[in-house]
Amino acid sequence: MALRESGEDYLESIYVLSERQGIVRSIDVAEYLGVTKASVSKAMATLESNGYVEMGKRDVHLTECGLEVARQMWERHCFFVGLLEDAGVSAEVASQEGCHMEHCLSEESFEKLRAMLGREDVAGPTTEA
Amino acid sequence: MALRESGEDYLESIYVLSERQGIVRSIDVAEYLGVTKASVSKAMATLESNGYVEMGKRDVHLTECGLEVARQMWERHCFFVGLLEDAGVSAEVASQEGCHMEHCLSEESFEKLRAMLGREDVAGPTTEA
DNA sequence: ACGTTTTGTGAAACACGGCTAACTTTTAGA
DNA sequence: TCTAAAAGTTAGCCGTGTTTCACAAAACGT
Repeated sequence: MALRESGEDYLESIYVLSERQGIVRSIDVAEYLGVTKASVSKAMATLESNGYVEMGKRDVHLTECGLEVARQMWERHCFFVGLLEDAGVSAEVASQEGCHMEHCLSEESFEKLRAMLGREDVAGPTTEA
Repeated sequence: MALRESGEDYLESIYVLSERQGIVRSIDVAEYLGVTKASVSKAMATLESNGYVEMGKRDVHLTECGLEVARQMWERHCFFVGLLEDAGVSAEVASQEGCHMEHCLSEESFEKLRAMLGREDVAGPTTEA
């Protein structure tokens, strides 16, 4: 409910980092996203109160609900980044811009677009920078 | 400079409305975008001070600079809406979601994407709802 | 020409999402 | 173990872009 673009970004980064390193701390998220730890702290409080994450003593992890959103965002991220790279956009720019495109579509529209463009599924989060 | 997503939306709507009806007033923009006239008033003040629009007694029009941005946004809008419609998304949803996608890409990336997907140019603003 | 309706503006408030700064708590090294 | 560094939190601020409400100014019908 009421999940904004920035909230989706936080969930996605927790997902990617947890695949990459297991335990995820706020500071990892802050570094990954390039925001301050204060921003992460604030965002985590909101996400927790909405049931997307749970905070341990010194780690954060996704709830089932948060994981679902995060996976979906990551899937879209890979899709758009791959699409842009195939179009000739540099990996760095594609990643930056794909980050925004991934929040624009409903689930239904995204599936239709993917079906039409017929791209193969890409590998998991550990393959990305 | 420093044109945000909302600023681009305002410029685009002025462009579309001017093609459709000639003279554009603040209230037309407000209705088109679904915001209050106070919001339009504020936004127009900013856009005018940045040289994107000029305000007459009771109308708004784009400067050359504003027109360039607006045309570019409209072009992208049509591109993404067409893409989504071809994928099977309803016209209404495609229009809503295309509205967001059009702000995600740099000029360069957009051109590359368009070249790869090889879509034909679409008609002008008067063909849209 | 007058009054009503429509349109535009200004002030104050809010939500959001970021920041810094100061503080607390935890971790970890010597 | 004790102290210093790292991590997390809290409070307060800022910029953006909305809103509502009150008001001003223009347009229009009769």
